[in-house]
Amino acid sequence: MSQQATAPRMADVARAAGVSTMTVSRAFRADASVSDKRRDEILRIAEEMGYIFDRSASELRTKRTGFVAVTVPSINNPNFADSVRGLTDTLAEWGLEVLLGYTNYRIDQEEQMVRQLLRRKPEALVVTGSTHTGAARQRLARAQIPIIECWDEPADPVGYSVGFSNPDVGAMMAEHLIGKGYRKIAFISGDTDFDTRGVARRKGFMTKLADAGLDATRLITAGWPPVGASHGADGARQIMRDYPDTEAVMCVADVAAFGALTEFQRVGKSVPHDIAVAGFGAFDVSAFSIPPITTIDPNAYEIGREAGLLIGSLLRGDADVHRPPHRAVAPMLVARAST
Amino acid sequence: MSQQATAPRMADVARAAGVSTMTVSRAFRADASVSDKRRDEILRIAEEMGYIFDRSASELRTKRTGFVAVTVPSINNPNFADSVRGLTDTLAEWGLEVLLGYTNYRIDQEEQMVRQLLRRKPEALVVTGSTHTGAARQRLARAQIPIIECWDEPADPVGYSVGFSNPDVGAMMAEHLIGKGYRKIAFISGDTDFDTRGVARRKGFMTKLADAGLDATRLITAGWPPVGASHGADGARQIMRDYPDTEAVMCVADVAAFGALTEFQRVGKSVPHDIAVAGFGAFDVSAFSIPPITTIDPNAYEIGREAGLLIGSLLRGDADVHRPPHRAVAPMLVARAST
DNA sequence: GCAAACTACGTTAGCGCTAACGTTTTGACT
DNA sequence: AGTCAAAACGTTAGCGCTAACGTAGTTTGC
Repeated sequence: MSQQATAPRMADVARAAGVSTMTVSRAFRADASVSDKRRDEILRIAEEMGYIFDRSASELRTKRTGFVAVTVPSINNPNFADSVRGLTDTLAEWGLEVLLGYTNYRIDQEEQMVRQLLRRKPEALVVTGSTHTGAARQRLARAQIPIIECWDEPADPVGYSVGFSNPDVGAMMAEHLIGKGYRKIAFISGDTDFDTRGVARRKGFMTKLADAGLDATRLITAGWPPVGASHGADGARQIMRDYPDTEAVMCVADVAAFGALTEFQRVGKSVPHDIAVAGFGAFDVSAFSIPPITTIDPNAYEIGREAGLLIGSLLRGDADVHRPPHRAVAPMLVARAST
Repeated sequence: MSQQATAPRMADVARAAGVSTMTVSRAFRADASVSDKRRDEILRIAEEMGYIFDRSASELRTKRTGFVAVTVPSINNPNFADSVRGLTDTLAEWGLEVLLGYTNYRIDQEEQMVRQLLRRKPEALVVTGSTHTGAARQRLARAQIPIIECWDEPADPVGYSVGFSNPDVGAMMAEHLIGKGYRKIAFISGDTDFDTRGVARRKGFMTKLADAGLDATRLITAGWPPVGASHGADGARQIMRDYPDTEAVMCVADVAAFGALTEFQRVGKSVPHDIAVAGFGAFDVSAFSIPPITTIDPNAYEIGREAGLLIGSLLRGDADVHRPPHRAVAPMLVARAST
């Protein structure tokens, strides 16, 4: 009963059960060539002995790790958390596990993370966004596994992709605000280009303003990603100081929109009467604020789920999944009282 | 240049570099017995060939996976996300990677997740909470690796623990509200016992009310975990219907507190004049709402960091780390205008 | 000037599992 | 009873790496 002794291995279980190691191995997998009676017996004995199946050894032999590697900019962002959830839930149906890494919105950290993750021999790799360092791109292209870029519609895809066009999403919101009659419109985002998808949304937004003949210079930047409510509040103060006649503002994310909303209210401005506020991400807070905030729901869980389904099909070898390489997940504009 | 050929292994790199496999192996690790010149040369050639170090093989041989397994109830909860971040950041200093699993607040799912994670031979296992199924407890106790229960102060610890007493936290907030002069006080939480830490906070809160001779029956439950703003709004409606003279309410989490706050405001009640609202978690939203919400900051990142430091010391074999088995991370009450 | 210590490599064996293939047992049907 | 799949099990070899040990060449100390 000494638990300090070396942990039991498959051969020990085999001996205890009076069968060969191979039979134990089969009992632990979905192999039909072991009788139900034997399997139950073996699993019972293994459990009793405290045997833990060793995936390291299994991996080396089978060349299958059961891992799908994923990089996200931040684990604290509820959108990415939802995508990871969608991916994890879906891949579980194929017995695949998610190996998660985060990059802090830095492509140089992504490069390191990709290297680190590839060493674990994942069966597929999901990255967020389509902007990578040269070395990272090369590693992705060389890896002999399915690569999926999500949360974007890559101009120059490495492999497959799942998501939507961020510029289109920016344009969608610009169109909404213009349609509501607003003419002097601003955009609040972070003051770095680290959040490449946020930058793309801003670009699409501003292009649409310019196309409509409106002032497309009201660009407010506030702080480093991950963007938070304080960024939005700071941005709101900048707007009131530098562009006091602004009628509407879109924020790069809902948390910032909430921060901007409360800052406007704090100084006595009425939203949307004095200024309209819109966000992105469909976070919980935007649905319950007063007024509720107009936002865009990116269907984050769906992105993860689509990526998971794609990976499942690819690993199963379905022939018809290769085209098209891009899976569109449509974002939805959720119009609320803040605009 | 055929990339379709089998991926290069260490022996291929060795041949190309004109050295033995062992030297390549050493070059890829922090082994001093390789000259800098050779190491650079080998790494350069390996990079050129597109060689990817195979950790599966390394794991099997060295019996070290470099993994620390972690279970959290939900990845979408910013508190747990912060803890995971603290853990990941800290463990990176020891070259350890986090293998994450989530349990949806269900101890039966935790049991499965623990089994799944242990098969990956992690070097330590961090679980959230101290309530486990019998089978899970047995697996944890048998695993020959450091076990750390966090986000709690276990009555019957499996191994080490890092965190704080949830009942104490509930009591802390009750004391604050009583001190502010409120007498008719309610608590909003989920209507299941899945969130065992939330249940513990509620218990500590109610006990403190009873000890002060106050009505400790105003228990509002609303929906399944993970708790969201809608739960808080629903809870607020229940309070106004069933206990209309309530003067203060604590919510199991800040998002619920925010939902309650906005629901009270929506029907014209002033917070804190008509009713005070408090939460837990120090989420971004509670600092920026109007009024800002009184909450308790659990120092989530710090919990992860402490757990990481503990694991580092344990794996390094420091003798003095074994006692005490519990590391306290003190939560802080953040008094704001909502109370 | 020579042993001792150190540096920088190479050789051998094996971690725990399972693909591939071989062997025995079972049972269905003539 | 005899035939022959199919089911149920066993044997062999090896996945790619590295601990342990061995060895040649170089430096150090006195």
